[in-house]
Amino acid sequence: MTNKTARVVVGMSGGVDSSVAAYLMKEQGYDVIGIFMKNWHDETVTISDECPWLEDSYDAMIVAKKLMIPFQVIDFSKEYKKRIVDYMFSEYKVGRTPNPDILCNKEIKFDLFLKKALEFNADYIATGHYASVRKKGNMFELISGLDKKKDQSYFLCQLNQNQLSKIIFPLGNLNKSAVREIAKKNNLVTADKKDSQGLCFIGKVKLPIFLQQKLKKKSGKIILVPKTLSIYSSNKKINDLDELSNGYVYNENDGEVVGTHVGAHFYTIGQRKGISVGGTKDPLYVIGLDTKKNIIYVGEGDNHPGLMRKVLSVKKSQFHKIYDGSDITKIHGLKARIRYRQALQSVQVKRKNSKYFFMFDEYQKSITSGQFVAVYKDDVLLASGVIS
RNA sequence: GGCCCGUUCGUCUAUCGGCUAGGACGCCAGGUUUUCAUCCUGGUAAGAGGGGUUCGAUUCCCCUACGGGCUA
Repeated sequence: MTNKTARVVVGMSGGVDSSVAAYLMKEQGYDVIGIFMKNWHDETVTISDECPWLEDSYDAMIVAKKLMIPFQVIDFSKEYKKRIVDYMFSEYKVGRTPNPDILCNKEIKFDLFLKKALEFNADYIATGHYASVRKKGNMFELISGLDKKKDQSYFLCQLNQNQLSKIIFPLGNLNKSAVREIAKKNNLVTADKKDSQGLCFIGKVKLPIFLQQKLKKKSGKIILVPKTLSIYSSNKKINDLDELSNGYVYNENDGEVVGTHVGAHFYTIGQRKGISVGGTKDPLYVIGLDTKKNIIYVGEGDNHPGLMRKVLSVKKSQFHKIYDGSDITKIHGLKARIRYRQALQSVQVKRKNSKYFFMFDEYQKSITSGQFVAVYKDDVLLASGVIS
């Protein structure tokens, strides 16, 4: 397809997806280099006894060898700590729930890694993400993966034009099963490897335990808020976008103390596990956090009004357009998701003062500040932002 | 002081003498998931203590201990 052989650096994680991505690049005639990114190896913070990255890097190397492509391990852990881990702790500390993997794509995989690739005289970089880049005029669109069960465009929602112009996603039009088959057919050692999950660098350690390395435990009240609380039924705010998007603010008198927790900053909105209060008819879910007073507010049942909202806001400074197309507030038929793999939800976007407001048709469960909202028009991811 | 009611898994509770004691919530473990969560499946665990009656008692009777109520 190209006159002279273009060079592609493939980010190989040691999983099936990136192995097949490398294979496909090679098949398509690119000059391929494989690189394994080492993002974390600080044993003082990872309690894990094993080093999963080592095994993964071996697998990546074996695949590279099989494909007869040059391979290298590059250590980004110093920058990773600075740009991702520190951000995580600071967000949790103030009661927000960060999404480190979106940041990792923006800051590490498609920034540092991309720059590194360019040093190798690469024309492109490729990864095993289930998404596509489509050129439209002189713009690049980010398209969701064909395999809707695996679509990872959400994690790429903070990428920009510059980055997209250099990216190839070889798996964008493949189903997971096809990817596994390609791996098997070509005897890649990773063919039957279990999909990775959980935050990449923590390994098997549970997040609360990881957070306890830096955030202290301190016990506080758990307050159960009844469904009948008056602020849920007051309708004077129905036209005030600011109020609607802020959610409910609770105080200690809004319910009764039903237990104690070990630190409000370890919890997130919508969380059920770890509250340790039993005896209720329905499960309790976290509906509010107050890290200043160290209180968590919970509600009974997954239809509790404190869990449901139709409006959220994103600060203008935290709103990211993937490309400067038409005004997003004028586009009809937009959809959005507020978590990975959530079914797309119909939404309207409005801009007012210095905020973007997302008004959903349906109630959204557990809107959580610090998480990202991603807006789509059909298959195209148009923009994203941090939920306030 | 007299009379009445209650005491079951960690919690809230079900069970008109046949019980391998049921459910919900919690907790634990798996599964789904490149965030945090959610979700799904499974597991854990109990009739206050003692004595009767009975082929058999959580269920019936008595006593003790601890709660709640009416009344000197």
